[in-house]
Amino acid sequence: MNRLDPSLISGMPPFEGIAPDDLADMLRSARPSRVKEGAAIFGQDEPAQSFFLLLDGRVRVVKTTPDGQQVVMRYIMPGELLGIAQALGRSTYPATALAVMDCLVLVWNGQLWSEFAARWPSFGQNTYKTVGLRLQDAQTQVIEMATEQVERRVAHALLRLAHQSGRKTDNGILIDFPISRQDIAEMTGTTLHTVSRLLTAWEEKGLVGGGRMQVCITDPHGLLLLADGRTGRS
Amino acid sequence: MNRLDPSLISGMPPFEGIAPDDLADMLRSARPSRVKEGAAIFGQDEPAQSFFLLLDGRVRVVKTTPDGQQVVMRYIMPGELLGIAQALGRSTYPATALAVMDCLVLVWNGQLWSEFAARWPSFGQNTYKTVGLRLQDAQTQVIEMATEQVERRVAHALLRLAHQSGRKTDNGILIDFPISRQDIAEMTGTTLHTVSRLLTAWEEKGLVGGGRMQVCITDPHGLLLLADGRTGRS
DNA sequence: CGCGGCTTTGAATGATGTCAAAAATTGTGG
DNA sequence: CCACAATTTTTGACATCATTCAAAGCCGCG
Repeated sequence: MNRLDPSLISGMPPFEGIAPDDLADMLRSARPSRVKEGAAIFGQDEPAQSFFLLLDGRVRVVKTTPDGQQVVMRYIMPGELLGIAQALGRSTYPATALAVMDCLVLVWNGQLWSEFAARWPSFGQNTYKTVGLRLQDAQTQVIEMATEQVERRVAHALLRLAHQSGRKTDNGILIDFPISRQDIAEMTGTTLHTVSRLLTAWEEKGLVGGGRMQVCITDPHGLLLLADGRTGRS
Repeated sequence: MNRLDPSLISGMPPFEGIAPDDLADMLRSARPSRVKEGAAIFGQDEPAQSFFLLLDGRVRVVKTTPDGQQVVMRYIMPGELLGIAQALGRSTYPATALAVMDCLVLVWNGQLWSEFAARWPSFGQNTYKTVGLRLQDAQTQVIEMATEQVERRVAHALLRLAHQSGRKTDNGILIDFPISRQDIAEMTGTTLHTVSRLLTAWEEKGLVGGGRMQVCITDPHGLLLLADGRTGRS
């Protein structure tokens, strides 16, 4: 059997405060898995048989409405757990998880979750803390959708992405995974047309740059002013 | 000292699966408190010193944006915990809780939370389950805001309220606490004007009734059709 | 080189917000 | 019991942001 080294996951938030030997224990029941770009890690409403840790790549979590519209709930970065439906007492996945680029994940059998949480309390606590953070995120998103108009929502979304997954370049902060205008639209509850218009307008103002499936924020500060609405008035 | 009886809280979801003697223990550290209509139970960004159980009345949980706009996050019914910031590792309350009518609450010192959770595992599990439910709620709300237009959002909001707190009357299901068009607007990210127009239109169609600070759903099924968008097309 | 996904752009439409004012309801104090 | 004040609700006219519809351009890949 192919042993996985504790250093793989030590230092990742969910495993904070757990001894290397214990990490090795946890890894013994894990199975590594490669996921091709565009493939699904799990699908909405499927029975939640496993939970996952993203080791490398980027994952987009999407919900689809009964009438087929899609909403991007969040992007997952390496070091984050996903598919933790069991932790919240759910028996099915609430959303679909898609590999935005080739990914490497660890897979555990879902039944292990309660075992892990009982045996290593910090693991449970860490998870619940991130659940708390996700609740906060969702609430901020509700507030943005309720009070901000499209331009500011898109600006906020880009800044959040840059913060999560930005790579500094000569031209500014590059969002370092492929993302389309359609994706941004589905994050912000608008259409790809509106996003496209906004981005070209911002490009003329020198706020952003980009190209096909790519966005780069050239003036983060300027974009932040836009996002927070201190533009134009008084 | 004034003893509180375990029957006060037995049967309430957060205390499911806990023995009466233990309930009595928990109650010994609780302090009952009356809150007048319109008064705040706790305020956004205040240090989270206590957590609460609503015994009677209705509470509106509101977030205020930096520029003063308000968003109603949820209504709390008797039997629900509120102010559980500590459970999620927060040190301040994320929102303001307002008594919609005269309320009776139990108050515990916030530090007791971790003690309770350690001593009575079901209490912790119950709480996390409701946190999971609230995360789901928030996500559904995001999806609604992203994909539905105002009319359907308002319809959904009313149906949800009716489900949580509806009382059957001759004319239909009455939402049995005072609620203004403004409140409904803040739940759905629109303006009181639009809500007013919608309600009068619906009243003409015989879907709802009501009056000042009051809404009654006379045709729940019809409203559900509206909410789910099966109206007019094909 | 041609095809398929992505992106841009224009014009027209429509849903909602904004502004403004009047009407209805409830509570209060005399 | 009435009149007033305060709040809530209704309604109209108008402005506008964003979607929709339509079409063309662009880019990368096979």
